[in-house]
Amino acid sequence: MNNETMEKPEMAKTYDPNLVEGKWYKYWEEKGFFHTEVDKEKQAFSIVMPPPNVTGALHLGHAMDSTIQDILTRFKRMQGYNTLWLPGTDHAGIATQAKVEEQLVKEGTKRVELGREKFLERVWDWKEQYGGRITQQLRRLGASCDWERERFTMDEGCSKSVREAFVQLYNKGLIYRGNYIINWCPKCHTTISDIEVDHVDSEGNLYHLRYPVKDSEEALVVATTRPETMFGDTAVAVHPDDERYRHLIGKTVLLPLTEREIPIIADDYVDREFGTGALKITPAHDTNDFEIGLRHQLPQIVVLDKEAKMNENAGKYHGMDRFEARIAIVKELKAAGILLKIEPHANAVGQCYRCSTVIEPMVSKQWFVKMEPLAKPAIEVVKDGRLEFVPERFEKIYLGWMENIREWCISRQLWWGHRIPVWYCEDCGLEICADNDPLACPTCESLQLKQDPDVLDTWFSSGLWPFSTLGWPEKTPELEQFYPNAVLVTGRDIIFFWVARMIVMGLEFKGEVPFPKVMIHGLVLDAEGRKMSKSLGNGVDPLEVIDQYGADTLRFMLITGNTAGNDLRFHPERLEATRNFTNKIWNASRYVLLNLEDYVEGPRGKLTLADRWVLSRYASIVEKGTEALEDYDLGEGGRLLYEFIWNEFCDWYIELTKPRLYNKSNREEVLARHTAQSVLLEVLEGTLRLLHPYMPFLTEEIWQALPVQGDSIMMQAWPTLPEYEDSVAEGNMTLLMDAIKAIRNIRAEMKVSPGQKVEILILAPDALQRAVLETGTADILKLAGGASVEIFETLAEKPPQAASAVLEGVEIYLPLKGLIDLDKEVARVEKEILQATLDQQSLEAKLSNPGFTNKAPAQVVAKEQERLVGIVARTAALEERLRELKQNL
RNA sequence: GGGUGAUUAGCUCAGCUGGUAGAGCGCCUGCCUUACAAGCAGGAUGUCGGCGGUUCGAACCCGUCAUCGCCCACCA
Repeated sequence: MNNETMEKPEMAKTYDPNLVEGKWYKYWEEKGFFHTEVDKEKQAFSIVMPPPNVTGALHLGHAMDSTIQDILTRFKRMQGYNTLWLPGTDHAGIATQAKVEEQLVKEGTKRVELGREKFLERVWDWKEQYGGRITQQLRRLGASCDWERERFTMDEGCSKSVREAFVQLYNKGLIYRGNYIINWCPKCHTTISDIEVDHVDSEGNLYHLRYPVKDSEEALVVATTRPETMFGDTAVAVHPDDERYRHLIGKTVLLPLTEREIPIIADDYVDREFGTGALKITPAHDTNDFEIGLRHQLPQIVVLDKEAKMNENAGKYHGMDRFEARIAIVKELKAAGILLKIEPHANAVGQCYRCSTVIEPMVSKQWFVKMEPLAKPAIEVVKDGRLEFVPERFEKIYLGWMENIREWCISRQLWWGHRIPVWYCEDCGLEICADNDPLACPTCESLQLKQDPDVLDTWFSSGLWPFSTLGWPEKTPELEQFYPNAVLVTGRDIIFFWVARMIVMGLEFKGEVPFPKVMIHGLVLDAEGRKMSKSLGNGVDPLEVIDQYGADTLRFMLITGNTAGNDLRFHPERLEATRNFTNKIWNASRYVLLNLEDYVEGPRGKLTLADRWVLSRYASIVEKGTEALEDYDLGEGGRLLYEFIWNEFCDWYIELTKPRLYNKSNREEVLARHTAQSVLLEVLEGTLRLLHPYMPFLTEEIWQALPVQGDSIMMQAWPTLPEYEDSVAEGNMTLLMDAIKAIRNIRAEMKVSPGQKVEILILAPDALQRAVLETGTADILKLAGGASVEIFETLAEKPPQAASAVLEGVEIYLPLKGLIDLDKEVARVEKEILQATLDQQSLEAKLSNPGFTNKAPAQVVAKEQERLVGIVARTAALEERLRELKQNL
């Protein structure tokens, strides 16, 4: 799509993203711009996308995450790196299985009725049908990922990686199976890992129960929040040094309701201050009790089933839900005089992260990863700087978790996921873990092998993502070039779930960090600062935002709204402000294009002050804008461009080109016009390139209309620093702008109507300043509404009936005979004198302080002295002016 | 209980190594000036959460307290 073939309709006055975004995305994708082949000649820059759940729909969190990655990717691509942004989706075990199960229920059937195989077919069908939704949505956002390399955590390659990883860890003894206490979700019917449990503060009760000591009149009173678990009690523990109970240690109590006899044991764990100082021990249903039980070899009695209903060990409560059972048991204990007291008690109850069901700690045979040895190197790489977090503070969070790492329970009682590659021989009981499905038992040659029914935690496969997607365990060229990835970008909520595991796995299997940088961003919250959630109904659909404002606006708003790592509150008003910015760019470009119709390339004439100034400013934006992106400071980069484009390029430079562009009567003027065109084009084109990573669609649309060569702005080189830095031009331009602003200010305050032209007298004793103002006369006329501008070195007699402004070294007079309200002018000057005097006083105080002059850097002192000179002169001029005014009153 | 982030204009937020407090929205005044009224020009508005400290100098560094938020934590 070049300029010849593209129709050039009249550019509309307002930018309409809906007309352009789809067109360009399709063009980019069809042209293969997102795709990368391995190229050893080029330096690589790779990012793997945090795979969203296949079940998911794009939310603002994804939008922010993807925008950041897209900005970095587009930036590096333009810089000439061999850039890969690899997309994909996650099979999301529980979520996806639940989704399909819901569907089955609607059809009047159930998972178990279908059977494992049929059910999995259904899930795959579902995945094929709906799994592409989120990747389509990412396209709307402008994500420039390499769709040809899109992966899925359960595709063939990833599954192979998972299997390989499992076998290797198994063979090293880092994966093992055992009976431990795990978190059971009675609704999802699976275990979940410790970090998948949310602790929610809740108001419960502390029940004081009297356990009679056997063969004694005494009783031990225990305090518990969960009386229903008493059927699983296998001891009562007291602190070994507790004088109250020391004599009872070694005796037994008779457990109420069952009359089972259980020992009184001593354990340091018991807090004498808490409750009664006596703790009932239920090893099968409490994490701490489990540990204590192991220390004292206590039996474990499971009293709840998979539904969290009381089981056969709970006597007559068998079959009752745990919470109902609690009420019933409390009632019975109360009646029996065993319940002595109920105290309100706040504690944190564990809930399933997915369904918010209260978790049941339960002893169960599960698969675990032994984390401690794996965590060690993962701690080292962060400590020695081989892996850095941006912002840095997240290192502490990561390290805190890694240093207190616990075993990772990886088996899930689901069907959708990577099946655990372990078989059990039904004849000799051998456990076989293998790369390839075993056909016979290697020991007894039995053919009766049964595979472990469980699947792996979804995060196990996610942990391999930085290299499983590149072909591991095969030694592919992709793996060679794109591992380690350049950077990982993700939300702060999955540092433990995902980032930590990738670091561990990367080091274990590749011997190298998966990425040297981890960029962590915050969450997108609603306007009140709450998490967006389905239950609150406060979610905002990014696609609706895109429909209404365009993807560029959404992207820009998301990355300029806050600082790195912090959460972002979503305020629709900010979308409008950003949309206005896109429109501003659109119209500035319209202006340039309208004035470029007859443009032909050719050497420029003499640059004006404004030209030199805008080029110098542009150079500074190239430098700072590049630096901001290199530093991952995207918000800063965006803000810089906003300010440059709006406040400098549009407000000043474009205005200053108008006289030149609208005049072309003689040869000199034609050249001046050409020069302005050329500068406008260069600055606009370069700025568009700088802006492209942030606003890919808008910049492409405009760029394609410019008289430039190339297929797409996204494939253009990133601007290199031009040699336009010109501090003289910047200083001079500042003087000119200050003069214009001062005149505008007087006009506004004196209520001179905008259409009315005024005479302007300028007193500028300094030759350099005078020269600047003289060359800028036309600009002053144009931008300050002057009828005439006269510039004097000296002014014997100052205009009597005039409003004035005093700059440093320059005085400006507007003789507004008849228009001017002298009282008002006096007031105005007095106000300025007051401000100037205050400034002067504070500066004088500062400069007469020997502490300051002796200790502050000479540069700072000199600067302040210079300022003082300026202010003193200005104050004097203002006072002089005031005297004159008063004479005329 | 331990971390950690926030506290700056009416609102939402910038303010990078300490050196004259900024933007957007909103508000006030005036403008349909041939890129843009989603705009232009001008204006008002801040004991930078409190208190101490370091420093010639603090929104910024240190301490402490307060409020809000988040994360972590085996006191039943």
